[in-house]
Amino acid sequence: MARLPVYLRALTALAERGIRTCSSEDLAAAAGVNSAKLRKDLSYLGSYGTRGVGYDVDYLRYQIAREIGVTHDWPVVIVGIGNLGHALANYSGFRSRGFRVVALLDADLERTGELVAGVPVRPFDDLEAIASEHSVAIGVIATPAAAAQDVADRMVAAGVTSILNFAPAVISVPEGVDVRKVDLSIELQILAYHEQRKAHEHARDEHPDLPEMPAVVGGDQ
Amino acid sequence: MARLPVYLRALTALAERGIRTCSSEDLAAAAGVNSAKLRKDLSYLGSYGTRGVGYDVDYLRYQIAREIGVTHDWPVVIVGIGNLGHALANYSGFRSRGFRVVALLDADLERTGELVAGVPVRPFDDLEAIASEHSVAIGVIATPAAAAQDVADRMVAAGVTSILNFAPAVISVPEGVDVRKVDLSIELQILAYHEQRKAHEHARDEHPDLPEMPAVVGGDQ
DNA sequence: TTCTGTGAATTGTTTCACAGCC
DNA sequence: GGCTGTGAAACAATTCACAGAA
Repeated sequence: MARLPVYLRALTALAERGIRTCSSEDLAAAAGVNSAKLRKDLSYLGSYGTRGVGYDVDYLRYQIAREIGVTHDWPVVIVGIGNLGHALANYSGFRSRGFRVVALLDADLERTGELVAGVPVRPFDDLEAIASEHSVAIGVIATPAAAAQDVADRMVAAGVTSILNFAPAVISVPEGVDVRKVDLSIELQILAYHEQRKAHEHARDEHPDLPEMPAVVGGDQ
Repeated sequence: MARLPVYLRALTALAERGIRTCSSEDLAAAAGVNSAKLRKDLSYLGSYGTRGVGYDVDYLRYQIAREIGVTHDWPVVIVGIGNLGHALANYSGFRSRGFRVVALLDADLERTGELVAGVPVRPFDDLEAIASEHSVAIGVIATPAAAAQDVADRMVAAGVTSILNFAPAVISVPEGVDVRKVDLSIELQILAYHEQRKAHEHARDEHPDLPEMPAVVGGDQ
């Protein structure tokens, strides 16, 4: 259920505005989904709402946090302290949302000791020691693509079982290890695709005498 | 089709390794999907493969780039030059994958003139001028959450019709404008969720006498 | 024989619409 | 009367499995 974190954030935002109770309609609007979907999603967690009234914001918040597993903090290591690693280390959302950066690692020994967001950069070779000391289960890869598979292998060997990969490379990991990939240029290319279709639409609006796009198989969608 | 950019990148990787032809199996492996799905996806673009042989890497690469709309570069503006904005401005993948950063904007006038990745930071108020000068259709929001909606409104007013939003906020835009959202802590929370389930599994493995999780409605998945 | 392209079957997700509880 | 929780219906995505081209 990839939408639970979205609901959790929306609930936190409502709570910060002092709202104690909300309807599925309210919460759905805040989370950017429709209310039927939201109710269906929440119903899988149990019956935490009250018919005719709605949901208690704090109660639901706790239940979702419990379901996701962020009622306590997860220790996280970040490998690769380039521009992106810097941004991640400084990202304040981690602390408040269930994560604690226990180490920043970089293969470049020149960087060792440098403080980023109050955390010292350490050599990549310290990975095993740090992972076992803090029982790190989650690792973030912010290295260049070429290093990603190697970093992933070392993480897995060190006991990491969930990896967030920002490197533009597909990494392969053993059964039982989860990987999520965030790829900036892929996100942009998806926008470009929609943008292009809008441009075509527009061209047809302005020149209605032009022929339709040829009806290639699956030309639509 | 959100997977086309993934295929494009996999094809580029194959091309760089000197591979001229590949089977759906090869490409699927490089892209991290299964081959039936890949063939189905590609069949929507047309018949670009050869039965018994496979796909010509360069030819398919061009066809996918054309479908996505990245045969020419898209001008892009980035708003919010904090840590993340820095990382984005320095991200070399943009240039090579169909995008050109034409401006970096920040509301903090202290930053005006600062060079980031060779591009000068300019005041946010220059948005309209820059957007119309370069016909910018795609904007990136890397500001704090509180500023995101305002930035989005100004972008839309300036003619931007696709927005990549890194701010942890749901922004609302008029019909016809596309928004994609990347939220770092949501990605991590999804991993935490899986991590938690693995921990439960594991606990049961070690204490097989413990009862199964109660069969709550939808307890699984 | 190899490997694509694709109907058919399956599986999953979203929406509808309303019974039931407050 | 208002709003949740949920079957049932509609829709979408994925996988299977194989006919047919090279």
